Amino acid sequence: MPRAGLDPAAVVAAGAALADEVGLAGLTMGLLAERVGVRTPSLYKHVGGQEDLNRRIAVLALHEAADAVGSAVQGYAGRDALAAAARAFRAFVLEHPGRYAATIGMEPSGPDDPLATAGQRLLDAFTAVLRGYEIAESDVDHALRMLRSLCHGFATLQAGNGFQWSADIDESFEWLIAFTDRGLRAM
Amino acid sequence: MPRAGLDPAAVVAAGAALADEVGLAGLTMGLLAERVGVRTPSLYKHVGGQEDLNRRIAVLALHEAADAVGSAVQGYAGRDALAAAARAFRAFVLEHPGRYAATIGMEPSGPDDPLATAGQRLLDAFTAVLRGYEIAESDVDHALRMLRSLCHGFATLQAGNGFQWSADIDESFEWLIAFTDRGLRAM
DNA sequence: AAGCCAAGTTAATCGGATTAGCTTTTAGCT
DNA sequence: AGCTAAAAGCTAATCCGATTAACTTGGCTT
Repeated sequence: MPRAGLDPAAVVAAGAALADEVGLAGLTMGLLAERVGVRTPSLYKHVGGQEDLNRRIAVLALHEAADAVGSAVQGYAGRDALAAAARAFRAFVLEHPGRYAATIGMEPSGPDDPLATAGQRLLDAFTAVLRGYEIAESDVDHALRMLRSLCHGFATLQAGNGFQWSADIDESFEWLIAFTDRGLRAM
Repeated sequence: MPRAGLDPAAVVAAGAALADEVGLAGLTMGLLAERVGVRTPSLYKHVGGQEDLNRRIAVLALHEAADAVGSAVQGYAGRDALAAAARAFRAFVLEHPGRYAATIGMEPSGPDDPLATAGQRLLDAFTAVLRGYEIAESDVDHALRMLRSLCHGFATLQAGNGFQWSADIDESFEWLIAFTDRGLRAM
């Protein structure tokens, strides 16, 4: 009986990939075990259970999203940076709906929770975008929350097929970027 | 043994209330049965199962949200209407996080699906807000999607404790309304 | 070569959803 | 008032997925 050579990272990565394929709700321990070539109970040697698995997938997703947004923004400022960040974020959510869904409603247990660290990295990436605008110190937090709400809302609505009408979705997203840019520049 | 006098509407209403209390994920058939004073299998006389129950809760939630936003907007226009609609929507989501969560990622099966009708009513309520601004016909759809994304994003992030920092959340929301109003008026 | 630990395995257990089949209430009809 | 059939309940049984217990073995250390 050959060893599968698993470790927590491999299990989490496979779980995230599977969640993207079948949806977070469809991610079962049995399906994941089959995917990594092992019997179901063996997964418990690497992760604590379904809740722990979801948490780890969320951490992975937040780090990946932060990387994607962070590197998309490199070398840009102002509107270009805003557009690059927003597009990168939306692209990430649409390509990885399952793992992104794992991040929703997940609360860090404390400041040293890896989840908090990962979430902070994503926030930092968006904060960098705002530095390209003339925003009063007291407005930065509000603007950050707006950016996050817009990106999160748009991406999750689209991922869940929440937009039912005819107009082109990409066009709406670009419109939304332009709208936000105008507003931020007018401050 | 006395009849409980249930019907589908009563079961769905109780399910929605329970979802608000324990979270959508915590809503089990057993818990709901206990709540309405009946054994678990009896619920199946009124709803088709858990998926059907979730769908019906979603329809209820969308109608209630549309009612809330629609009546909040009555008699207002422009910025006042925008503020009233946004506040009503957010209040609804925060007071009824469970039933609102049921609406996420739920796709209507066709144009005559009650879910489509209910969703359209909510959209119509937001569309009414936009009529108070001078927006080109070609921009209305985009603006509507932005409004929906903003409200949905902000409310769900807050409901899921997605905002971790210090700044006051109500203040951020008012800031966001002002920002959007300025942008819409500048079109 | 002995021995230990991590990674696997099989066999149970447990809880929640759902189905089957039976009983009883109750609305509608005569 | 009495008949009857559908609706609304119930108990018992099944199924499936998560999790735990207890055993086995591969692979490295000493």
